[in-house]
Amino acid sequence: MLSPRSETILKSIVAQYIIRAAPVSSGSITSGSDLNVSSATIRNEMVRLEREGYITRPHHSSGSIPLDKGYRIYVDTLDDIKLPDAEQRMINHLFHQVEGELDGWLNLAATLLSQMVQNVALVTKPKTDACHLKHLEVISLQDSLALLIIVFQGAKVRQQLIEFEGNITQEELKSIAGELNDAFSGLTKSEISKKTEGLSPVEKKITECLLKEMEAEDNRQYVESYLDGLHYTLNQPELTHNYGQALNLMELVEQRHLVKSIVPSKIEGGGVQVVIGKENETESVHDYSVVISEYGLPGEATGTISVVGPTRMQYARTIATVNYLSLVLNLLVAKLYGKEIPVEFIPD
Amino acid sequence: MLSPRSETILKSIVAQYIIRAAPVSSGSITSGSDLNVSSATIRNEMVRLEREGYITRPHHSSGSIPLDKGYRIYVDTLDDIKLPDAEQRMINHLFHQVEGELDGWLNLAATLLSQMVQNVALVTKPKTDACHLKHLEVISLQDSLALLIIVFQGAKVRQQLIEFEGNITQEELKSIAGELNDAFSGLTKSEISKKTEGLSPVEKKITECLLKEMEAEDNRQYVESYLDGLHYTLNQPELTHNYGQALNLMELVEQRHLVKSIVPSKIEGGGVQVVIGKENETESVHDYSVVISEYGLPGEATGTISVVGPTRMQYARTIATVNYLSLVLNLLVAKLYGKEIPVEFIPD
DNA sequence: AATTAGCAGTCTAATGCTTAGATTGCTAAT
DNA sequence: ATTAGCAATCTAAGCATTAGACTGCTAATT
Repeated sequence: MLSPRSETILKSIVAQYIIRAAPVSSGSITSGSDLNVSSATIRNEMVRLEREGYITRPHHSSGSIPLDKGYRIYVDTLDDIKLPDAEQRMINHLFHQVEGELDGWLNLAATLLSQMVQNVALVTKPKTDACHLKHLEVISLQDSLALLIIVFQGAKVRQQLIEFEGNITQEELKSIAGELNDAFSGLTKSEISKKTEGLSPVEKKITECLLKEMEAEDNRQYVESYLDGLHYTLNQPELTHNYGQALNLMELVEQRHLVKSIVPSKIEGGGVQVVIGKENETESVHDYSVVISEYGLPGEATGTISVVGPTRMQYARTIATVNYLSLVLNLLVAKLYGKEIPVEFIPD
Repeated sequence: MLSPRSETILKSIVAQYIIRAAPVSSGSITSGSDLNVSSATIRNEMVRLEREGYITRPHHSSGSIPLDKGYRIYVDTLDDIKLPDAEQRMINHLFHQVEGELDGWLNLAATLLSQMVQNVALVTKPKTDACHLKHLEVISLQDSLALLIIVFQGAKVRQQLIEFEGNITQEELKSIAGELNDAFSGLTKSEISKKTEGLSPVEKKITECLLKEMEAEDNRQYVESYLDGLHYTLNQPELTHNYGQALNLMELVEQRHLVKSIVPSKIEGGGVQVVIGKENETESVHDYSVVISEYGLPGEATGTISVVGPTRMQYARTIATVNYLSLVLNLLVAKLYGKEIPVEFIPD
């Protein structure tokens, strides 16, 4: 356990290091905090903080930099700050401008978040456990080639080409689609697959294609995501020398592994979580911290919105921004699913 | 004009520099080419090559590195190489595995290209001058909220939320959509906007939304594109010291300006083009070369497939790969538009 | 017992010097 | 026109030196 004074010193070290990106000396703590003690006293405390793994030193006689354990204390004792009203208004305004379309909203959320916190932002599309069919449509392209359009609950749209054995007219396709809609609308993949008896060959072909897409949709673990701000990884002072870090991150992104790597296996609903450095499950992000929140309709359709940045990041501001944007997305998702939102999910 | 021997020397310099990423000395040219001359002769020639702007030297007594003008000669006199059969087969195989969906194909093309040439790959979606409506559908989500789905010629699908004044049933929407389809199918934006007289308020609302989307689609200059391999920019030896270059590129990407920056304003149909360094119209890519080809149905729907890499890139291999993949995409696009393909666009 | 002043000790980062190695430029010979 | 040979040039690495920034420690102070 840390004494109150130790904690104040530690927090001061972290706060200063976050700003200056350089080792913090005992002297700059005396002047930079409201403790009325000399630098020598600070030094004595620093020895203990170092021994207990909260901070470290690049070399013998240099200032200290925080370790993950130090950041953890800092983050846990951070006062919740609210996003400034002006920024809230700006965000609301921008979301109003993007007309109704989930893709557009999530894209905007990622871009905005990334710009506001000057780090990589990642937003995953809301996902249901098992998707429900809302509507399907088959549109003839050529003689035997048609486009299958599938709409899932939550206004998600998929498309797929189908090649039939022989020629089929748009009329035939229309009536078939009508029947399939009547039969399958509102059902999940497993429910539909129980009702495939007695279908004509063409219906069968379409249904197969539909089931395949639904299967793909159900298995699509977070792969659909919106990313922005990758270039900020190259602008951080710590990377000037050691940019294997940035490379790691970049490769994760391109192999589409980023989401898997940063979303904690157990994400607690209702609130922003911070995962610091080596607390991350994946090794390649051990140099980064993740600020993440779930959004959407709990139990029905949830996505995540998160920021990935160096452990030395502006936690307070980042947490406030992620939090506010997750509340905004709550509203939008609820609209798509036609649900009311619990009051605590509404931005004030 | 260069003498044949000068040209041989220049080409040897470029070839060696591409491989070793280090200044090429006169000695390594004597041993690395089939010229039977001494290094002193090479040196005499190098003086001229330098004076005429084909090569330069990092400092007084060091080997030479090619300038854009030197790369240009090298590329122009390159023998066309064919992509090895094994790789062609691999590509064909992979494209067969991705079921009919344009997004999937273009994504695959970008990923594959980027991996094969170890550089950034960019594929833009085929685009028509003015899009033609193929089909529209309106699906009720809640009382007064509906999803408009628009299908354009070429199997492009768009979606948009519509909020009506009062409640509307799915039945009503269906019949309205039917009428609008009959009226508008096959038409362009400007043709539709001439036929908006006498529509009911709901039809009007839907049509407005449709026109807005078509306008957006027509104006969408290349913005929809598929990108992969960004991390390769960080792996190039020349960037270890000077990575402002990589940063430039990364920022272009994130501001969605990359396409605009690398696609030459005048792209010649039928063949791979190479744009070297400062030949690029945009300053931020003056350190890069672009290998680009158009694909699709000329005059109807064309996209581009390209590679962006350091001027020091493996041109021969890159050209062959871009070429082959553009031929593959020709086939796929033709299928979507229901057209026959001119023979010269078919991969052998 | 906790704090502090003061100073020696430690480490970095910058600077300058030296040297080995690579490569050219030049000259004179072929 | 080509080439051998060598001096001149430049880099990169290693080493020493120095200024500056902090700490660690000790002894004095509260």
